[in-house]
Amino acid sequence: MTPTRIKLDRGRGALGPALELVHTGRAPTRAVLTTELGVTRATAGAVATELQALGLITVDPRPHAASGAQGRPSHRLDIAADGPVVLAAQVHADGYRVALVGLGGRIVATAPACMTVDADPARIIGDAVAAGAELLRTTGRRCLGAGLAVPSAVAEPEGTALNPLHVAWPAGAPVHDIFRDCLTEAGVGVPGRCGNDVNLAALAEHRHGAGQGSHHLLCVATGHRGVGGALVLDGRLHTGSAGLALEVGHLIVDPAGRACHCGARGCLDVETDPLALLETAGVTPDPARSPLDQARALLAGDHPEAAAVTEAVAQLVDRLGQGLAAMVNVLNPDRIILGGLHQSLLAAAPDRLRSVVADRSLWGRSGSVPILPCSLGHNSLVGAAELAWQPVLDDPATALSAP
Amino acid sequence: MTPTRIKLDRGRGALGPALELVHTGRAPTRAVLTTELGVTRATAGAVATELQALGLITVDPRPHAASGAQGRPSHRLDIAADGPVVLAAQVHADGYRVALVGLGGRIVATAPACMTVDADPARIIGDAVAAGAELLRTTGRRCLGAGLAVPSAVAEPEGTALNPLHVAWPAGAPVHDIFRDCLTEAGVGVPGRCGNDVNLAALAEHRHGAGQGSHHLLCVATGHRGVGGALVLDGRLHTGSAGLALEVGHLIVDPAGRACHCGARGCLDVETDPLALLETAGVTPDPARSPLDQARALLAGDHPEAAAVTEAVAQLVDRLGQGLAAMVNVLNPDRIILGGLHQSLLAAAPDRLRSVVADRSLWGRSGSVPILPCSLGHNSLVGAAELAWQPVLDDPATALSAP
DNA sequence: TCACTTTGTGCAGCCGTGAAACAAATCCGG
DNA sequence: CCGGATTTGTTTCACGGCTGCACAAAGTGA
Repeated sequence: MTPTRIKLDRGRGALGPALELVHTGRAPTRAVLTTELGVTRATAGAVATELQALGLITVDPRPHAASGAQGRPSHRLDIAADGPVVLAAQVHADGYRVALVGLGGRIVATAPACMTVDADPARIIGDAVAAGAELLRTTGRRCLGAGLAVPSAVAEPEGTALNPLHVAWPAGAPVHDIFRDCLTEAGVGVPGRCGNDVNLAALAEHRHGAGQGSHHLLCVATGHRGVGGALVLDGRLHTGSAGLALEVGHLIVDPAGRACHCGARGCLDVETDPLALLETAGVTPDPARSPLDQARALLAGDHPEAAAVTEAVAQLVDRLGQGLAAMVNVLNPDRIILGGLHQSLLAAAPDRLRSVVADRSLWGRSGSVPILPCSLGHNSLVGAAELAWQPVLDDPATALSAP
Repeated sequence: MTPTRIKLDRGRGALGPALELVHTGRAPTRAVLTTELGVTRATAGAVATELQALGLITVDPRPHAASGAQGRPSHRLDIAADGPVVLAAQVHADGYRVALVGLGGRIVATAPACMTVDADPARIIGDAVAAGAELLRTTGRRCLGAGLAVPSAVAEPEGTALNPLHVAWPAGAPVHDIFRDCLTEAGVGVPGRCGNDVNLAALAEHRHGAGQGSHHLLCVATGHRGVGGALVLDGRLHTGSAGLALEVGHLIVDPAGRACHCGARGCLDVETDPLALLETAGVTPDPARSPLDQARALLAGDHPEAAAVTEAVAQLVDRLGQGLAAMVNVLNPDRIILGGLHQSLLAAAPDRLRSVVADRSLWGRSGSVPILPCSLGHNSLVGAAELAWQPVLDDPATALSAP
């Protein structure tokens, strides 16, 4: 009995970083893989061969376009079109959304978005997972993991959803356990992980969107109600010691502002959300429509009193700028990405917002941080997929051999 | 010509982590080194031998006290008493302070603290370095690096001191270059690095003081004027993308508060510094004495109107708690350490401070973060030494062979 | 067509670690 | 006092992951 094990020893340690480079689109060829990883061509070649053997990427021997450079053209590395996927789900106030997502953040298949409001987290998560399992059956793709985005802070390491303002859930819902149980029940035998939607959106934007290349990315977004923040440090989500970091909704941005349920006055949360825009512009909210939609309609010019809207926008932008400046002073990010209504406010008055942030932050230099809008559709969903991909990116060989 | 190189190959990769464990006092014996590093006894033994060969540690073959446990007693690992040192300097409003610091944060030699105020950063840093060079001459110790703590944010990567409020320097002083030039001039042929004093104090507390074991350590301190903050993430100082993070002095903690030079009202900076305490207690500051000393005298009971002092303390504690709560919501630390006047305020009204932070932070859980006083003397100085030790901790072999 | 440049691959070898066997030092129970 | 039991330190061997080098391959440009 010979102890002959197959010797695929070349480039196992660099496998994870290499896959991450391909995943984030920073390694189109073996040549750049060599320089980006800081290894020799031999190792990079072995890594590419290994990733190919695992079915994660394909190598296209045709020249990588006409690069115009001298020398032998490099082969293109592509994400395998029929490679494995992960199950990504997002739960929000109006229902849920499910998709299968491949490497590179590519949405491979989507179930029709479901619109319901359910006070029972187990039921809505169960429905979402069932829809995802159905997608897996019809497409026949191999599934390596599952991720869930919820509109609430998720406490680590217990995985309970704290203060889910935007859904009718009880506080402290054990979403992580529920998600895992639903996966088991639906016959999807993969581990599941949960995260806050804004956190996951930031992660997605960092890897595939407007945050690419940033080392200290701050992301702030308003959804239907409430403000969420996220910080991506050197490619990793910073969730604090217990998953509760970047709860920026209660920074005080207007000493004389509205009363907030937290007890203070003028919190970012109540000063820069859709309802605040409607109120300030003198519009009575229509309870039948989502405040975010109504606010966006206002910004799109759908209002007789344009002057009132302009003034309201100016006020919200000032408040938002004040809050962003506080975060800039504390976190010193190199880029800020805004989502939800904040993204619309940025579009409506970009110069004003940037100058407020610059004036209010301590050092001119850190105040000149670029402020950009989100660039991905469904970024929370893609972020949930990132959560599921993470174990594979950390150690592709074992993640693919395990099940 | 035989290519016989000496084969001291065992345990080179784990050398840095091992030294860090010894440095922070977490590896008293080879046995715990084995478990802490997660390597085999063979590797741990080789690492210890290598560190000994480098002259950084000594092995005491006598039993490590009477541990009471069964089995063969482990040998003690000690930091070499005559090992190399680094030059640490601290510049503050009243002058400078210099010391030679060994591994483990042990101050090996100190020059008498110098009390001068000089508007020229080159002169005072030059004096400090010269005093340090003299210490090196008299003690004859080998010097591996130099660190400087300044009372101002230090922009990375240029190394300029921004807004040095507490010394009479011009803004934008290139402290890093000045420090390097002074070292060269004084004949100390080692690289020098600069950092903010509160940042470095936090680093020192994390490695040798009240912050040991923390993964998300927040440190806030008031010196003579102004508030500084620092964050130590997983043992590494988080200075943001440009070295300007944790500039927490201008968080708004009292909407109706004092006007601040930054343009806003009620900034943490002006609401919780020594002058604020004196003013609130109705004491006219004596320009001949430092405000911090006067404030501390007040807290020590040196005042006829005790009730006024108690009330002033309560007010400052409330403001401080508000500011800390904002930081807790943004950063979610697992421990908070207070220095300077804030440390004294904590001592004067610990329960009140803790309850304000808990009430004001969003989730009760993150609000229950422990708040502790600094536990090291001269923590900025020791922190400056940590800065100088860092290259050695990262790669002991090359750091010691280079010069 | 012949340099020249850049990319991919095969081969030897080294460096750092783990596994296992062995030796050493102490406690414990007789 | 002596022989396990237990834990620690050392020695030896093997092996995985990488580098360095030589060479082949595939383009560009005079």
